[in-house]
This record gives sequence, structure tokens and C-alpha cells, in this order.
Amino acid sequence: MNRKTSSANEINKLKFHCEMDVAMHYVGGKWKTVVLWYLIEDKKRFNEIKKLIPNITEKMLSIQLKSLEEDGIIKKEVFNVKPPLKVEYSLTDFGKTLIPLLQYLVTWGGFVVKEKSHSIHTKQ
Amino acid sequence: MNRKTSSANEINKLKFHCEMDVAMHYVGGKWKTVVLWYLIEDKKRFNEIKKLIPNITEKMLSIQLKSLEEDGIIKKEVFNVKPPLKVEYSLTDFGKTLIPLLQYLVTWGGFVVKEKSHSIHTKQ
DNA sequence: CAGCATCCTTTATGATACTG
DNA sequence: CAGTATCATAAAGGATGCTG
Repeated sequence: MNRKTSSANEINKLKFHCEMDVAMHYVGGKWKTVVLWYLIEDKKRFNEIKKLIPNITEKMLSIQLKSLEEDGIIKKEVFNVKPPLKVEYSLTDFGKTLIPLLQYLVTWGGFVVKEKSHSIHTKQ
Repeated sequence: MNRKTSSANEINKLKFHCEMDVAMHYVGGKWKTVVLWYLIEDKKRFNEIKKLIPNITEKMLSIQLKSLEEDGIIKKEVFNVKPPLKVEYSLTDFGKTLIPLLQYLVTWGGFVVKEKSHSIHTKQ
């Protein structure tokens, strides 16, 4: 695999130094991977996601959903115009290409929790 | 896989909401994955990494390397005490468990660059 | 229900100069 | 060579109240 990534990539006016930058643009930050994780299973409504992630604020959830939608990772469907609104979020086909990555992240995270809780790992 | 992650995990005094939080703690941020990517191949010196990532500042590289070392992902070896110093950074065994993830990230990033540059993907 | 607006604090990142 | 110190901005995150 090529590590000599001296040329910059450009996607929608954004410049990236390397493929890693590109990937992290889509899944980086504190919340995106968590939100996406809960959308793998099935489409969900705003408050469903909110309840699944107790410590996220409505503002942050709103920002993440908007960002993911703009990036084409998820799609938003509005089912009625008058309150109470019904809105559903789901992965796009493009977003589904992230599933293996999300699964690996969760698996690795779980692995680390086990390792660390058993104090197998120490600082080197 | 279990998505009901209501219980918090704790690693070295840090609390995490779910496995995803844990994983992102180790590889999140703008630089960590990039730095780690260049360390897969072989151990490297500070200025070697710096040259491979032209737009990183010494300060940021220093912060990332310190953080990765504290997390046990990389190890630092100092070979002489008097300037000019020789310091080498390399992945620990624990850090090497991240390699598949890093490879997937780069592969996915490359895939996206291709897709987007061909305008196959549009906002939904 | 599904958000947005506002104000605020905390992290992250950056530019530049300097040191053992 | 391998960093640190300082000053600064930008981005992320959060609390609270309000709205169509």
C-alpha cells in the first residue's frame, strides 16, 4: 500500500492530505461513529437516537445528523408536515460501506475494555 | 452484536459511554491515524514523521506522539543523551492490533476519493 | 416531535520562536 | 535532532430556553 501521499485530494472544495484525512472527515469527532452504529440496525427517529445515546445533547445530535446527511452517509425522511413531526434517519448505500469499519471499531473498543480491565496492558 | 451499551466503561480514570467511545479515544482527532499509518511500515524518527506529514506542526506531532505513547499504542526509544538526539518511535504489540483498522480506514478513504472524483455520489 | 437560537466553556489546532 | 514555550485562533461540545 502506498504511503507516499504527497498529492492532495479534493472532495467538495475540501482539501485532504491523504486517504486517512478523507476517512476521518466522515467518521471523526466524538459522536458520528456512535450515531452511525445505532443506524446500522434500522432507521431511527431523532428521539430514538437521543435515548440510545443518553449523554448527547439535542444540539450535538442535530449537528451530527446534518453533517452526516450533507456527506451523503445518511438520509432523512420527513413523513408529515404538521407537528408532531415524524422524521426518520437511515444509512444510504454509501453510508453502508462504513459498516465493516464501524464493526471493527466496536470490536476493537470492546477488546481494549477487556484488556485494560484485566490490567494486561501497562505503559511501555 | 450488542448495541445496548447503557453501562459505562472505565479505563485509566476515563469514562466511556460505549465501545465506540473507547476506540475513538485512541484513534480520534486529526493526526493520530495518519501518524500511526506511517509507523506500520517501520519505526521512525521525529523528523522522519514530520517530513512524511508536511502540514503537521512540530507541536502537534509532539502532542500526538506523547498521547499515543501514554496510551500504550507506540513506544519511544532514546538512543543518546547528548544532542543531536536519536529517538525512534514504533508500534507496541497493543498498537499493532490497530493495523487492520488503519488499513480499512485508508482503503475506505481511497474508495471515497475515487467515488467522489467521478461524481458517482450525490447528496440525497 | 424534532428540532433551532443563544450563550458559554473546553479542546484542538496552529504559527512562531527558542532550547538541551 | 528532537523537541518545548508562548500566544493565538478555530472547532467542538454543552446548558438552557424556545418554536413550527
